[in-house]
Amino acid sequence: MKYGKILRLKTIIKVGGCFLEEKYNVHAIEKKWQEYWESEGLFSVKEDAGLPKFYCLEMFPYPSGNIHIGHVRNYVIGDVISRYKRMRGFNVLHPMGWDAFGLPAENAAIKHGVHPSKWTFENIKHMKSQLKKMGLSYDWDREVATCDPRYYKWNQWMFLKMYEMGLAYKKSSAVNWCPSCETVLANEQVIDEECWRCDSTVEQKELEQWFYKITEYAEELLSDADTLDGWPEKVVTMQRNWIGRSDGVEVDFSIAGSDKKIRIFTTRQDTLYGTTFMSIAKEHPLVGELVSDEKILKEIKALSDDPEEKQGVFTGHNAVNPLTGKEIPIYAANFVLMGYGTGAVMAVPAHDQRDFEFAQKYGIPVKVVIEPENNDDGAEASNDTMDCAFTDYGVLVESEQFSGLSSKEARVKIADHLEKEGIGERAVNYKLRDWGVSRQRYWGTPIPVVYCESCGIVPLPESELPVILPKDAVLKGHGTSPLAELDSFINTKCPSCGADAKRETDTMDTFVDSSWYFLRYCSPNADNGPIDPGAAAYWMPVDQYIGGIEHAVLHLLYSRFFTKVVRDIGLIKFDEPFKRLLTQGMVIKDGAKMSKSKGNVVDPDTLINKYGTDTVRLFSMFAAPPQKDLEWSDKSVEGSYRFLNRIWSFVFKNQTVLGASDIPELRGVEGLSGGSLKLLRKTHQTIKKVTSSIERDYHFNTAIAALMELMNEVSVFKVSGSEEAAVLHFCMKNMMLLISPFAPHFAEELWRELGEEEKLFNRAWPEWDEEITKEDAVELVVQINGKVRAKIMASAGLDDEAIKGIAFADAKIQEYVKDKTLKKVIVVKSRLVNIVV
RNA sequence: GGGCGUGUGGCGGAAUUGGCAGACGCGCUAGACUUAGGAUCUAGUGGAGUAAUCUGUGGGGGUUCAAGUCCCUCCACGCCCA
Repeated sequence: MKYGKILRLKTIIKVGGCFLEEKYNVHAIEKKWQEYWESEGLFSVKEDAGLPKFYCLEMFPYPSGNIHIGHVRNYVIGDVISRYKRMRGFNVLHPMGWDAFGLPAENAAIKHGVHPSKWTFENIKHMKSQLKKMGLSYDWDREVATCDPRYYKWNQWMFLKMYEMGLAYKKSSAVNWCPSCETVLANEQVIDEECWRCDSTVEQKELEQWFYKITEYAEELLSDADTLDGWPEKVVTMQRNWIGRSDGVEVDFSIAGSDKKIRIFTTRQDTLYGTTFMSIAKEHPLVGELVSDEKILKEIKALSDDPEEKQGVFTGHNAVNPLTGKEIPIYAANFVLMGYGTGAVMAVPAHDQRDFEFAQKYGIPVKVVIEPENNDDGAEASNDTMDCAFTDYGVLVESEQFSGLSSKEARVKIADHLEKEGIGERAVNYKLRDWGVSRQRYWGTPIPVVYCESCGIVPLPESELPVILPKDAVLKGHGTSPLAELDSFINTKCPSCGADAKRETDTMDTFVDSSWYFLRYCSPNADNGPIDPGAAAYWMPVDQYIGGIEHAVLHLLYSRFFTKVVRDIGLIKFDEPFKRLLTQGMVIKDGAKMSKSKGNVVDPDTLINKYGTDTVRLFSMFAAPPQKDLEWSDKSVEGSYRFLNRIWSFVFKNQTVLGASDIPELRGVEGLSGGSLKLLRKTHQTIKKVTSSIERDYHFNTAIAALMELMNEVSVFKVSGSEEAAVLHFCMKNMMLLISPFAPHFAEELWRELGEEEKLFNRAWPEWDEEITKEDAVELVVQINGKVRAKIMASAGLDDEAIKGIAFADAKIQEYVKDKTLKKVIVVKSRLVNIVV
């Protein structure tokens, strides 16, 4: 598509005080309306108790430097929804900001010697200009950047509150450590156990870390997941699985020849009688207490970290099964995690695959205590015949008084028994771990505590916030955290006793920043606290949140957690931040995810320069419904461009008719000619179709298809008098209103050409007249034995008998039914007759 | 291995509750206008067949007057969790 080749005399005709050019001059139009919207401040909103509110939010971007096509799709979806909701009379909050802390800025600093702050703010500036070129209706007055001290001050403030509440604590834990970069990596920066930056194998290292106690909210996060009915079921399921509640029992096993006990957690208490050994984590405190043999200790220490390869060492001690009194060996095993449950498990090789493999390897007996429910042949599985564990529920055998019970019943009865005998108790465990928020990095929120020799860990008083991230840190990409080498930052006074003290040099995980930014948008300049409760009460919760599914657990779970914490601090009263969630699909090119290495990247700037943003917006919404992956096609983009051009040239050609000042008012349908009635009907049908497509889960693709259908009808419409002019004018005005969320500049421009003085922006969404949408003739499908044999035009609203009469009167149908016995006739009202012979 | 999801023309995708499969767009074919066409307009376009007609929504089976849609089963691909 090269329009440089189009050599035509540019025609300009003066109509009603406006100049309409023959050519759809995209860039001039888009620039003009963007400047107009901005100068009028049309996207700035205030709380207004008299209006229903709608908070539409897209996940804010990391300012990497350039908007990519995935962003485009995300933001256009949000913008279409926002513009639509405005037209529906809502007071729409539609903000944008920057997830501005993070490692890439530090990498840029190391590589190019530019300060992370400079790099970040330059990227923001550029990306903001890209977003503005897209005509997105953001209230830029509410823009936030998380690396701004006015923002991250409140990260620190919340840290202090959470510390007070016992929700922030410090403990030693294993972290991902890249030996080459000499730095800690976040879980998400470890890809297949390798460092994302240098591909070195990541090691585990024990470090003191700050944690947020998300597990305190595990049960609420789980039970409130049931209330998220505006979320995709898939995401809710992923969160439930991530939280991973399991109900079971904790049981004490005593240790033979000792008064010590081992407490285990199991969800399969129905298999207790099949326990033939015990596995404990190698870090379990009992390892040190029980084992004195240096050789065994050494072997235990040498156990592989890779849980795929089952390894274990016999501790030399036996435990006693509390139900049978039998002794079983205790192993230290590499696949038992200290962090989950009690760090010790009863091992039932017959009914757990890991235990089975372990037992095979070390020659431990297998005892079957559960059999499949329909085990008719009575074949008894045993160590010899089993080649894998039977892990399903079944019927208990060899389990004393519990034999014969189903697993389900036995889980209850055995739990009761354990509690009655005082051997154990019911317990709940979660897979969810506390959130490690410490990062040994520079470009993040400083953690507001100091370490004092006499007072220990001292949280800073609120008055000392924010702890500003010093500008002069040296970034070299290895060694300790940059802040840890900066004496001017580290050395301070203890706020409690005034003595010399040292600052915490870790910064916060950037997921902390994004866990509450949606609250900040409600009152971006609040300086008494992170949010203004009144503003939050008005705007929150977010009515529609839009983003990628890759955040299904991390960001979306953290945000739910933070919302509950902020509620418990007392600033807000609701429990959940996001009422509805839309997870948009990926943008695909040539069947694969876009990536630089594949060379299939589509650059939004290039596209916008070529076709304008309205075409790009329209295509992104037309190519697929938002929830599904979108296959990018340069050819199809041209199709969208062509569509806009068709409308444009139609309006141009008919401007004397459409822009005339004496167009009569359209009054009812009475006396309209056939063609006029047809177009009027199609217009009402289109309003209905576009509206219901948007309302039905944002199916923008079918909404746009309906507009194309309408345009197809318009292009064959002939104007011969004032009646047609009135209908056409009505039709085109509605076309502009309906297309305006998708192609706002285009719609606004042509709106003026239809003789409208006032801007289209914020105009009421059109309504349809149900009566006019109804066709007066319908195509009746006649089937014989389910096969279509005739199609007959019939008037609408006939009763079943009349329809049958029409069907049987058809010559072709008579041909089919003669000499046959009629078995049945089914009539679907005004649509179809099926004759069974 | 477990869980969830998706399979419809050459391609992207339509098809409220089971009721004409393929809307709309891309591409393709032919024609018109043209010095030209990678612009625009018109017509056609699931497959087979001159046609009547037959056939067709990943494969197989089932329920039903009627199945892309419901049930069973198998296959392929995708995502998440091990």
